Amino acid sequence: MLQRRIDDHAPTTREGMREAQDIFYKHLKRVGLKHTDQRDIILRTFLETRDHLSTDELFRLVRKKDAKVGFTTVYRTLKLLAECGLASEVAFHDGVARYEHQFNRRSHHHMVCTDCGVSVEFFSPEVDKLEEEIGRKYHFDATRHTFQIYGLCEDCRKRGPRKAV
Amino acid sequence: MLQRRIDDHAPTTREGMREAQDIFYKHLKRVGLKHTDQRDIILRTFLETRDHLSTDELFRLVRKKDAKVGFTTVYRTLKLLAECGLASEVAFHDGVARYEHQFNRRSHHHMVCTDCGVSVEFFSPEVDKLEEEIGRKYHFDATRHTFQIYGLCEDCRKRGPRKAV
DNA sequence: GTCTAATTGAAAATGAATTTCATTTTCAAT
DNA sequence: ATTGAAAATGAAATTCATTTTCAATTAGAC
Repeated sequence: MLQRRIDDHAPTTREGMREAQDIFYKHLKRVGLKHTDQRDIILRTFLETRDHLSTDELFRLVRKKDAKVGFTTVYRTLKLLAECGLASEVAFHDGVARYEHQFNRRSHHHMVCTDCGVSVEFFSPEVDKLEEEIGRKYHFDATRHTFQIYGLCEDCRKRGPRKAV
Repeated sequence: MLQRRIDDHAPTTREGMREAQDIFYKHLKRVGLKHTDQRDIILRTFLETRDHLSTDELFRLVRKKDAKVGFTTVYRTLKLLAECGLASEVAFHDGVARYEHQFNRRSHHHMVCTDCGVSVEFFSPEVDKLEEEIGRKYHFDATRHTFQIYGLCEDCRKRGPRKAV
């Protein structure tokens, strides 16, 4: 599924890659886990793409590089990456969990086409401010939020409905 | 799971109930479906509660009134209610789809405690405005959005973590 | 190099959501 | 009231993403 991105997100540079690996390895050490080739390949593959990947999609990409890496390991590594802040889950409500990398990214949200699934990112500091304000108001220790807008993208609107309603 | 609500939402009155039934029946007629006792019971049960119900939770409530109604029928009726705007899905990312009734409700959003699951509603016209603005900017025909804030509620913060992290 | 604890990945399990299908019910036309 | 076609029902089966299990393998501290 196409994931168009109009954003500030440059492809991960060699230095960025190293920096991210460093964060990951430090996290592993901290929680008493080990450094493995599989985790390495998975992290690099994940950082190389700009897309919003499901576990299965990342697994397929990883497998192109090393056919011996299993789905379960990708699944578990994705959780680890989320733990140390390098990845975060984005829920587009299409039935699968998706992750995007969060390394050197500024806060953003998504607008998703309900017909073709394309997603575009947008920036809205107001929304971030709201999280903080509302949290304070209701005495919640607010840690995160989700905000997605759903609708028909221009192409799908012109083409007419593709999915049965 | 407790669903505290601090909102403008009065319990559905007898007249409201009739009005909602009217909307539902008109919708059924429009799409060539039939009026049945089960659908009646399910709609009434749904309107009687203020909670954010999963299909299974609604099924249990319905079963108290009529033990012969099946889970599948509740599941399907909930979809019908969503189709005609009487219900809408709310995703709290706890693994189950929840519905809340949307009859005579004004736009609102939810703040969810990640520890105990309590949810409180809040109102934020700014968010609704954003949907419209962003949609225009990116030439999307925006139809809906989701906005949830996650964090620790006051009680859970005081009590300390309950769930393993 | 040894040893222990962590890792791996195939397979199985889980569980919510959805579909199937034989039976029953609705409702419009008689 | 009767009929018959189309829709509804609900128990059971299926689907499918996610998560767990477990025996074999591997990392890395000593």
